[in-house]
Formats: sequence, C-alpha cells, structure tokens
Amino acid sequence: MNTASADEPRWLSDEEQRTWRAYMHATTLLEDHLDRQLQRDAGMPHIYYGLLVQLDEAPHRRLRMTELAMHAKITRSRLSHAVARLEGNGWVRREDCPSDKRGQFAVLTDEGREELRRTAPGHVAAVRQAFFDRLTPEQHKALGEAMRLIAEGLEPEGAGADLPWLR
Amino acid sequence: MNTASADEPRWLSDEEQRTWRAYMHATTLLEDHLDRQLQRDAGMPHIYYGLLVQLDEAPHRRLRMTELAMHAKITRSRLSHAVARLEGNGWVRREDCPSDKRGQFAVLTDEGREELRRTAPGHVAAVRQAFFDRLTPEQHKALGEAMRLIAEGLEPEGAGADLPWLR
DNA sequence: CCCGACTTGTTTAAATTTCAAGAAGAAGCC
DNA sequence: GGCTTCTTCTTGAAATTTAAACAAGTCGGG
Repeated sequence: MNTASADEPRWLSDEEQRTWRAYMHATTLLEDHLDRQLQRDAGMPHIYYGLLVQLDEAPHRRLRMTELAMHAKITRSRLSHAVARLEGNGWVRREDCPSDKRGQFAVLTDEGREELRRTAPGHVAAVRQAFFDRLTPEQHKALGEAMRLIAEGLEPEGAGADLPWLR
Repeated sequence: MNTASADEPRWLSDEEQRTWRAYMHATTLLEDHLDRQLQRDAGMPHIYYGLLVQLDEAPHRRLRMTELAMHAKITRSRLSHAVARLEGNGWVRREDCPSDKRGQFAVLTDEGREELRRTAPGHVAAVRQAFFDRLTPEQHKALGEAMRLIAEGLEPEGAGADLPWLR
C-alpha cells in the first residue's frame, strides 16, 4: 500500500545510515583533532589559522573584509570579532580602503607571516597523518571528487538569491 | 640537494591540496547548511538534535551523561550545559542513577520524542538532498569506506592514553 | 575503617559565535 | 541636490563552547 505518500518521509536505508554516521563521525573527529592541534601549537582555533592562510595567499597579503569572510565561509560579524582578536595578537592589521571609504583591508603582518611559517609544517603534518596517510590514491581521488560534488550543490546558491551564506 | 631533510616539511602536492580544499569546503558548507536547517525548523543547533537522536535510540531512551558525551563526541562539560538547555525546553529530563550516586541519566521526554517525530523528516530530507542525491552508488560506497578509515585513525586513540576525546 | 587515586558530573569564567541593530558611505533615481 | 535603498563593516548582548577547578562518590589497598 503506502509506498511513499506525500507526507511519508523517505528514511535512510541501512547502507545510507552507515555512510552518514561514518561521515559525521569522521568529520567531527578530524575537526576536533585539528582544532586541538592548532590550539596547542599555534594558540588559535582552526578557523583563525585559516584566515591567516587566506591572507598569506592573497595578492598583497591583504583582502577586503567581505572577501575574506566569503573565502572563509563565515559571517562578516564573526570575522570582525576574529580579526579584532588576531589584531591583538599582532598577526593582522587593518587598513582603510582608498576607493571605498566604508571598506577595510585585513592585512597579514610580518609577525603573522612568521607565525604561519612557524606553525604550518606541524599543521600539514597533522593533516597528512590523519587524512592522506590513511587513504589509497584511488580513495583519495574518489573522495575528492565526491566532496567537490557535495560542495557544488551547496555553493552560494546559484539562482537569483543574493547572499545566502550570510544567514 | 635537500630532497627532504628532517626539518624540511613535506608539503601537500597540488592534487592533495585540491582534495583537502574540497574536503574542507564541503564539510563546512554542509555543516552550516544542516545547522541552519535545524535552527530554523527545530530551534536547535545540529549537535543538540544529535543528542536527542542518541537518546531516542538508547535502551530506555536514557543514557548516562558520560556515555552520551562519548557518543556525541563532546566533553562532559559541554554536555552539562547542553542538557541544561534541553531540559529548559522540556525535551530532556535528568534522573539519578540508583547504582552510582554520582551518576545522572539524561532521559528523552515525551515532548522530546514528539519534537523529534516532528522534525526528523525535514532533517533527513535535507541530508538526502545535500548529500546522497549528489552521489552515485559507487561514490557513496567509496566515500563511506574512506570516512570509516579516517575515523578509525582518530578513534579514542588506542595505546595507553586515557580519555583524549576529553581534551 | 581510612587514605589516596580516580570518576562523574557540575560550575565558574573566559573565549568564541550568533543575532539583531546600527553607523557611514555608495548608488541610483527623480 | 534630495531621497531612498543597498552595501560594508562594526557593535553589544545573548547563546554556546572551552578551560580549569571543584564537590561528591567510588575503589582498592593497607
């Protein structure tokens, strides 16, 4: 009879269930692991480290606040607080934007670069040890592909929408 | 000459770089997506929802605090706060443990069950839409396998260590 | 029984994130 | 110009998480 009516939810199969749990399990363990690693070795959470990396890779080691927020996939509000903290550490500096008086650049300082140079090797090692060392080249390849597909489906939401990453 | 000295970090290859970015990108987008979905439809963050699910699946819809914390992979401290909040919502209740006077059970209330019944379909749909619908059966299978491997490597940390998930 | 070591769970404070406004400038339109 | 609307970024308070310390209870010897 009821082989899926309109309001009859389509649950996950056992196989899907297993995969979903494995996914959640692995992602939370890994994020916790890296967060602790960076907190211990660099004195900052993973996301803050990511901000420094973004800046380091940007043109003049600087990015507009909004751009940085988008790259890091966080709200501008959160970024404001985070940059305030990093500024306190002396790793980032703010600069006014000449062309748009509302704008601000977040700039990686030399100290920030130094901090990155000092801590990056340890972080890469942690990623490698927990992630790449566990996978065969084929698994690595397949996983990358799958993740790209998932990310694609959640991207800044194509269509006419404006800034959905913003809430 | 220097083809990897002891303190010469082994960086990620371009391919690894791409995979790692895709992974980070996808996991943060997905977590944000599900968090927003649950916040909107159930008024609680993803992790809180997960606590209710764990309790619902447990023997008498109850779990000792420490067990629940381990299942959810969070600290006992965080759990204490979370349960306090869920108790305020009327979705969870605490009960003393008869055999160990220090112990507490977190128990899913009827209201909590009802809340779960009401919101689970939407959540499952969100997971399916963002995750499973994007993957072929083979990708699904491969990803599950890869995630299991990664999780395995980060598990409660074998050796002689005690409770590493705890800090 | 008593003591020292460990466990369970909570609590307090500090750090971080979220949420709702808000200040200031840019942009388009009449 | 004057007006409205949008954009950029910040702010302050509330909620959540983390970190450290603590109260109670259990456990295993002596």
